[in-house]
Amino acid sequence: MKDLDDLFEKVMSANIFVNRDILRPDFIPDDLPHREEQIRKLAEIMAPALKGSRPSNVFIYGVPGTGKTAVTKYVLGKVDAEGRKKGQTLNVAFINCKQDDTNYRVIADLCEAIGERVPFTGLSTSEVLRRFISIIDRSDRSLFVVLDEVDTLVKKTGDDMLYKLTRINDKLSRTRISIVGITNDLKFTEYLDARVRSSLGEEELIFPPYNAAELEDILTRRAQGGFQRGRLDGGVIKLCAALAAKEHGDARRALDLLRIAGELAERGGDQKVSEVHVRKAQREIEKDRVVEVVRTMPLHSKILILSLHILSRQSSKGGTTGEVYDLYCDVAKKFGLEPLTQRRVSDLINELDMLGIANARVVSKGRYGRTKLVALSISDRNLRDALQGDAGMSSMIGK
DNA sequence: CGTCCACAGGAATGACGGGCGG
DNA sequence: CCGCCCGTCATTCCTGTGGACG
Repeated sequence: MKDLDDLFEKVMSANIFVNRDILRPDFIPDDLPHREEQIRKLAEIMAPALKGSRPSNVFIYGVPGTGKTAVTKYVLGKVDAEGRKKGQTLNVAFINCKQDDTNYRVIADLCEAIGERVPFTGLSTSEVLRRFISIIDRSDRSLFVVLDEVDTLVKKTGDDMLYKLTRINDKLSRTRISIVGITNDLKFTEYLDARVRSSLGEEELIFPPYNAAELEDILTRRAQGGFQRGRLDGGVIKLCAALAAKEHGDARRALDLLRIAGELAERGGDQKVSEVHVRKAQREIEKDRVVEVVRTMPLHSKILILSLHILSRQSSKGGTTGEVYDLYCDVAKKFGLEPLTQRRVSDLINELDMLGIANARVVSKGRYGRTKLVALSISDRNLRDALQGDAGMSSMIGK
């Protein structure tokens, strides 16, 4: 018990945070530095809702962590507050298409947003859409549909859903719907049908990545409210900003680094957050991401990862689809499983690539065919942690 | 400059589990 | 409870293709 007492004592005395929520990426501060321009433009676009007319649909572009979601929520919050003063209700359906990446779940979410419960499966998509339309038009209101990361939805299921959404207004007599599409993919509109493109892209907003100096500024402001005074070593914020700037100016990453570095310092009972903590935080973030993603994967994907790992032992630059698939079949049989077809495995490889677990790039070897070079892009240690608990898997790593 | 390898990746179709209305 | 319809995962079958080789 003495040990525990010491630990608690240490943690209590090393009181590094004032309010760590301020340092979370989903916290919306009162001011969003370096996004004034975007805030103003978005507010201009949305303002007509207050006068009872339909705001234009908007497309918002920008790489991850450039404040797209934060600015949207911020402006919607302001518009809503303004509307309340005048006794208007503003409905907002905020849908993260990465989590809800089927047409069905998107509409199901829309229903939830207006207070209608729907079963998570069983009904047809069109039936749910019909219900949505009939309910939404019962009252007089404005509805903002925010589709965060729409690109994932469209790439998976096509732009059918978007087309229907843009046409809903025609069927409604009282409610007005405007759509805010947020995307990380700058070439997103290429995937869209011309009709959808023109009606959704009535307005466009581009969020450039933050540079290191801007990130530093953002971190400094958040740190003021988040950390106790004088708990940050000189170079800490600079380092977080620099590391995140390398990752395409991702403010979310920068904040995570800073917050987790602080947590590590606190847990270690240190009085100050140092650059060592930041480095450690970076490793931890990577590990958490990998472990979380891999652990929840279906069995065959795990076997595929295992095969890729074994292959990387033999040659460091990965293998072609053919080699990977052969090995995968062997491993699957060792586990007493019928292997999936190559077609399916090809999709699984693409999935791993998208998640950043593996690297896959198509190469042409002339008349010796066209193939994909696949290699794992995660460390052995992280892989071991991720496969912990899967019988017989973790033991196969490293030999 | 056409051929031809070794796949990529689209389309159609089945197996499965889950909700709904009667 | 049953038959029906749905979304999801997986299979089968298929056409398309970059570029070194001959």
